[in-house]
Amino acid sequence: MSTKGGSNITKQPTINDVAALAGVSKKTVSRVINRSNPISAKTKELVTQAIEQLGFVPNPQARALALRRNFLIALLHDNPNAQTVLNFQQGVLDAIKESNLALLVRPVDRGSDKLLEDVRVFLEKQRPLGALFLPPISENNDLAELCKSMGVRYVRVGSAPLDEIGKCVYSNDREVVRQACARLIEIGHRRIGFVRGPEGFRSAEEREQGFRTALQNGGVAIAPEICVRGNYRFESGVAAGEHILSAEYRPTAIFASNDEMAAGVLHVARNKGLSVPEQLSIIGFDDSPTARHIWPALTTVRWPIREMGQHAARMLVPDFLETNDVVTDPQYATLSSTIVERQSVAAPDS
Amino acid sequence: MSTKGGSNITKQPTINDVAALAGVSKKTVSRVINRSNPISAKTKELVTQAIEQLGFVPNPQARALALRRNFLIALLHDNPNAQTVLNFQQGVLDAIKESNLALLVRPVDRGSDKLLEDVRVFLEKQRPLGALFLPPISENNDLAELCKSMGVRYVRVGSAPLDEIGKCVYSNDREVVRQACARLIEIGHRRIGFVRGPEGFRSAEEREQGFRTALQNGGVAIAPEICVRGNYRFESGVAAGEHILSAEYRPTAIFASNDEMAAGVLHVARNKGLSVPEQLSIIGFDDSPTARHIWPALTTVRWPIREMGQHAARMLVPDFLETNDVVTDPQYATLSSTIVERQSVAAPDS
DNA sequence: CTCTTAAAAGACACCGGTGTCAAATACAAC
DNA sequence: GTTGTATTTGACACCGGTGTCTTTTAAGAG
Repeated sequence: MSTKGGSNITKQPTINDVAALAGVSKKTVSRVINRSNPISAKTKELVTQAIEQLGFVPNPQARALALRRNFLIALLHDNPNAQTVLNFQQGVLDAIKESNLALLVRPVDRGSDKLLEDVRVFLEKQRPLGALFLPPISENNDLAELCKSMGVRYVRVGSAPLDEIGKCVYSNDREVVRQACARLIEIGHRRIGFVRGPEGFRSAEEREQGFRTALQNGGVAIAPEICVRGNYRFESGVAAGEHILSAEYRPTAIFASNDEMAAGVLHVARNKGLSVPEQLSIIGFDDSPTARHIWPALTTVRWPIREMGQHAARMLVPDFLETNDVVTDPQYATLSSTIVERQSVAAPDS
Repeated sequence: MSTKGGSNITKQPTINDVAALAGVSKKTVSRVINRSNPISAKTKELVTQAIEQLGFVPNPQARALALRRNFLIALLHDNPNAQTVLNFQQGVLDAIKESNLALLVRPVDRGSDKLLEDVRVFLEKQRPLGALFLPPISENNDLAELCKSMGVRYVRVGSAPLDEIGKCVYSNDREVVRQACARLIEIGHRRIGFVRGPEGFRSAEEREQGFRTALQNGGVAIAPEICVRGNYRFESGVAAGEHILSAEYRPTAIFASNDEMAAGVLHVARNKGLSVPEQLSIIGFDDSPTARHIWPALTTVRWPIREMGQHAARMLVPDFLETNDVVTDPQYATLSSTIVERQSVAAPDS
């Protein structure tokens, strides 16, 4: 109501204003803010009051300049799954909530031949304190080398330890997929189809290994004609479903490497009049919203992506976050995925 | 291979290095970078070469400090739909790609009673050039007032013109929902259920108005017992479906105010053995990935959210983006949603 | 060739913080 | 009250850019 008319740009108070009000030097104010040097109780009180009174907030740009370091964390991603990205963002923000840090988001195009150049320009322009890479670009070692050479710390998120260089947070995709498929065998499935993720994704490789291990351990043959490659998208799941479900010996269960493709397989099953899970069991991966929304609700693997975001942030900038962790600057962290049982899996018809 | 051992932090060249190499003053370099003053062709060439040679990139923090303004755009959101947020982000990034701007992301909690305070602290700390608000927090006038009083420009995204103050990008929810429901009537539906969004969301209100208008115009009675309120989440769609589909006179069609709730209704229909679309038509809103993934694929309304992101960014910082638009700093922009016809709608059984 | 005037380039302070090092103060011991 | 030492505080330069104003150089007129 009072702000009609001109653009009331209230100039923020600076450290000088605080110093003047408190009757001390600006350096003293700086010391109070940063708790860097011992300050007498009396002075501290004085300064604190002045800060309070003026509503002073340090200018992050000035700090960044003086310290030759800023307070931005960059999140670089080219992830097909929006929910994953957003959940990860949320995790990072959980971790940095109480700090001065802020999150810069940068989607990139993994297909572009200028990917490396794009990222370089971005990092040079923004000079973030650190960078976080989500799969699949996290698997790109050139990007890691780039960060290293530019002195930008980074943490990569993956489906297995990316052990070349630098820090990494990863999930145990292989093991959890092995468990999920072992469970299928346990309840009686003997012919199991597989929809793989695209070439060049470590996660696709890991999940396939989990599948293979389970079948081998369980003494179940791997039938190449019902193992198909997809690209993590719904349509490729449909294509895979068409292929697998028109095989001569139809499988009684299919593991799809992500939920979107599993939904595609389910569509095909439905169109072919197959009932799920009675005639066909389906397992997905991600626990995306889709998994709950389709019918029957999809048994899938929950990926602790938000927790991974928290972890990644803490690993990236432990010195800026007041964590209680006793963890001493680890290079790796594994977080365990879990199987979410819903209604798309049952014992095969005998 | 060469970077084994120490942390090779290559110090970035500064404007002084460029000036020294080119044999001019730093101010001249500054002029070349900013194309601000006339520069002789010779000098310009000299400086440009030096910049090239050193790979100089201006330090954004220093610029921010000197100009008393930084180059960050903040995106504030508390949107239940991850895909929406991410698509919008993508749109914003489309718009600012060629600029020096970067995107800061800040999820907030609309339920928190400290919302206003949280946003204030965030804005004071980061001092972004401008802020973008996604629904539902975009509908909060206090936040708009806050920005105004702090001199932070902002653009709000909504489902209808938010005409109180400031700039706004909005979609025509009411009209497109009216069209979708009119279509239901046109093909013969005379008893139509409605699942509303939660209280306090403008979008919920707009969509309801569209629904009501269509039914009134079509001479179809609005039956309160099959009009239910949900909260935009799947579970509330399930609850709404349970309620509506156990009504004495079952509707032949249901409009749900978003796809998640539509998916919930579909679940219930399926559990009750109703076939969709033969016995029940369902329309959703958002065109989220879920709409394609469920079976039958959902007829829904595509919301041009990425385009809205582009637009919002251009409206927020027209002076930083080289757009070809002849648009002279508009206060509003409407983008049209469109109906996506899939398989969840059919004429009612006679 | 000189004078006038416009264009180009530079000097210097400043943005708002922090690091370094010196000065001032407090406290303990004599 | 001195003196010596540890603790606080302040003065000043600096981070890497930009704004303002002055000086220098170039261009045009006579």
